[in-house]
Amino acid sequence: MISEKPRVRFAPSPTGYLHVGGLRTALYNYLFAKHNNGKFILRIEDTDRNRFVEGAIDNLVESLKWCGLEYDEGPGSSDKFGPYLQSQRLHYYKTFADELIEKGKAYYCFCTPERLDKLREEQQRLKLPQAKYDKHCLHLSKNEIDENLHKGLSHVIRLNVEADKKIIFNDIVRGQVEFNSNNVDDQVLIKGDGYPTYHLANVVDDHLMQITHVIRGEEWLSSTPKHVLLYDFFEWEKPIFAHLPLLLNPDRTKLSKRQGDVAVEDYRKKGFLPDALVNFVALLGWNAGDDKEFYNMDELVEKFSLERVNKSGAVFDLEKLNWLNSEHLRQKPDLELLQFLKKEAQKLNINFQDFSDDYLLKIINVMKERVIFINEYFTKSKFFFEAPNAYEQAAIDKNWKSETPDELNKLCEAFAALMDPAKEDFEKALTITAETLNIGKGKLIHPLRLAVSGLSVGPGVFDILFILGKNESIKRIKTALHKIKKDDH
RNA sequence: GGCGCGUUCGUCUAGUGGCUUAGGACGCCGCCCUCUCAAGGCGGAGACCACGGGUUCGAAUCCCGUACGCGCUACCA
Repeated sequence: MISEKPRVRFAPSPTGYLHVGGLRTALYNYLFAKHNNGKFILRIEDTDRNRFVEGAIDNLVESLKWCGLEYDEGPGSSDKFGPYLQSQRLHYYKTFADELIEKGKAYYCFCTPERLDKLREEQQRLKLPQAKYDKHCLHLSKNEIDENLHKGLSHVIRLNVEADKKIIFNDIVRGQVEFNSNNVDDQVLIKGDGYPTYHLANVVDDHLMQITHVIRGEEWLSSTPKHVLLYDFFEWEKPIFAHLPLLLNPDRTKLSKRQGDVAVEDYRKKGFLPDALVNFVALLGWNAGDDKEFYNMDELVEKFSLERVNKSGAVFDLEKLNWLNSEHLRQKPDLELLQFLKKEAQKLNINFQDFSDDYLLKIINVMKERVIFINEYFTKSKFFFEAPNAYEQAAIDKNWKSETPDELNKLCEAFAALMDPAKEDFEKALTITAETLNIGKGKLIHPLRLAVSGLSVGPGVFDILFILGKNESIKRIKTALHKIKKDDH
């Protein structure tokens, strides 16, 4: 029987980066494991030597870690179930393939790629419903096989699939799925180079590593009959299967590089929080059955269940990711944002020495509700870090009247008289000035905003004034008075 | 072509036979708040539940068929 504590694995091939679809698969495995007090295992399926990518594993592990998915067993962990790289487990696959040959459930095949190509062509020409290997080498005599082996002929080992058998298995997401063995090819189990194919390796390792639940992408559903056959031939207990729906491009094709970013590191570079990415990806194919959409990892672990995974593919929609990012950003304590801000400044090569934590914290306080990404603290409120050197033309046209300079000068006088002003003091001074001049406050506020920030949008002006301080504010107003007069016309 | 899987607002989804004139979220539009922009509050447009047949007193929900989409069809995973 399946033990109470599940053991699940995320088994990517190391292609060089973590695909967001892979992240979703990894996440569901992780959530399922943690929800049930089980183990989350990372196994590297590196049995294709042609696809070897230097540093791919480190990159994969790094991306998983960034997302908060730490594995219990995997590369680098010394556990009795290791090693966790399939390229280091070759002896297992060979041993078990031999066992299958002895049982008559697999056989040597010496067919050349040329013959296989020709066979396939022929089958296509005849419009045969299913292109399959013709079991040519199954009928080799023991002597012929030994002779070929002695001669060192290149060979593979194939699965011996019996005709006219129903292959039925249960899938948590899809229910009962049924195949006819006539549609299952005599799959290569061990390749010419001695490496196993995915099909053999994944079954052997899942068994050896005592994997209880195979949670993987829907693209594997069609080859699951081969795996079921292998479990049966070995007389091993089958794991429980759960095939996840695919992640799609906006045009509903399988999510691909061509139509946008697919690597987790791309989203990291763009400034997304791991919390937001994880939250977003979790909701692509799963929900708890209620209206909740904002989750942190702990809540996901608590609520997740495979039974509530959807069947149909989900489009990866950036709009919602953006929204979640702003929500998660807003959720962060100010002190944490301060650290993010400093890190971002380093990345953008902005000199931060002149700005105290206290100053930055004030900026965070007023900008928090206005940013989706950390870097927007700089792109949207650059004026906190340097005086504006240009002023929005549309705002000049709209709010900078001929009487404005005189009015702003009066305002400067009022500001200059203030002693260590708080936000409210600036506001009071402005109100009084407006009353004295007998004009509406807006006549002062809009040009003022433009003068101190160069922009027509942003936090409240009095917040800006307070953060900038009296002297800097007055200096900027004077500069604007000078520049806008000159630049005008 | 064969086999398999899927199909509820533009997108993510709720819905497991009567509670549904199909609910929420993102996005979009409008109003309120307001010094601007956000945030927030309120409201709106937006889904003949792919289509066609059944079953049932009653179906988005069960069954069958069709269409469309996607996946697999390698000595790739």
